[in-house]
Amino acid sequence: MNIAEAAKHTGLSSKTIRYYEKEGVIPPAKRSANGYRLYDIEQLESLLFVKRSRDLGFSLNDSHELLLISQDPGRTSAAVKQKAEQHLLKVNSQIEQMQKIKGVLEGVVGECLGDEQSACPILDKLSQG
Amino acid sequence: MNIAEAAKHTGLSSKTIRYYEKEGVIPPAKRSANGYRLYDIEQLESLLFVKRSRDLGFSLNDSHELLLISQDPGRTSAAVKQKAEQHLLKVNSQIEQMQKIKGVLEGVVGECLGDEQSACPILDKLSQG
DNA sequence: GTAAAGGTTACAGTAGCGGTAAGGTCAAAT
DNA sequence: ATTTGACCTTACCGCTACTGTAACCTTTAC
Repeated sequence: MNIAEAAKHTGLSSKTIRYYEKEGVIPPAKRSANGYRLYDIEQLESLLFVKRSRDLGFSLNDSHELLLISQDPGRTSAAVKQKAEQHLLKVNSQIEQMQKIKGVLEGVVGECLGDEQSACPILDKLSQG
Repeated sequence: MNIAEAAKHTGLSSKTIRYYEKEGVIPPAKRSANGYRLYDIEQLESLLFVKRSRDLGFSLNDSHELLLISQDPGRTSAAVKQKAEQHLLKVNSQIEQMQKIKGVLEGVVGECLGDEQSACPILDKLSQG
């Protein structure tokens, strides 16, 4: 199958698939006589693996490493778990950070009248900390 | 005061301050005879304003616009509130997204033994959706 | 024959800086 | 007086994970 069909099956864009190949995340696709990239089920599954990993917020580099690990018969689940836990820590700290921001924003938005006057608690917050 | 001192007072780096100036977020600083940038209280407050805005997750562009609005005597709090609410929506959807990811990660990490075996629910999730 | 819809490469742009290079300046120590 | 170290300057590359665009080739349908 050509790249567009692979894109449909994976939910990635053709450009993204080419990018992954260029970056070495997936091995270079075979080419047909006219130079078009060709994909089979195996390649599709690698692409899907990477997409699911990206959808879980793993970096492209981590996704690549996870793909390699998944293809290594001598792998250990410890190696995978470590990466996942590390990522989870990052996710948790990001959520905390965003929730702090959310709290502040809700506070000032709630106080702001949003009318034609110039007085504004939001700007006050930004001006005075 | 020189840029390093302005950096200390604002918590920004010198590079970041130069970058803000180059991007037009803040007006060009005055220069002393030797070409060094000079900052006074007024500039410091603009820098602090932008920093607080960035710390609340506003984009640099939004931060710039908010700074301009804050300096406009004819502003309305409605204009500010609209931007803040829009940003809050984005923050909320990001939190939701991260929490979904967190849930999935916690699930698979909890199931993963993390031992020397190759069996791994995390990789299963990535391989099979 | 031609036009649409695919494919190819390569380069630029995005956001928000940090790192580094190559050089000028200033204050203090020698 | 000089040297050292800590400043300052500009300019450019790198980072992440793509998307957009240009210029061009191939296949397919009419």
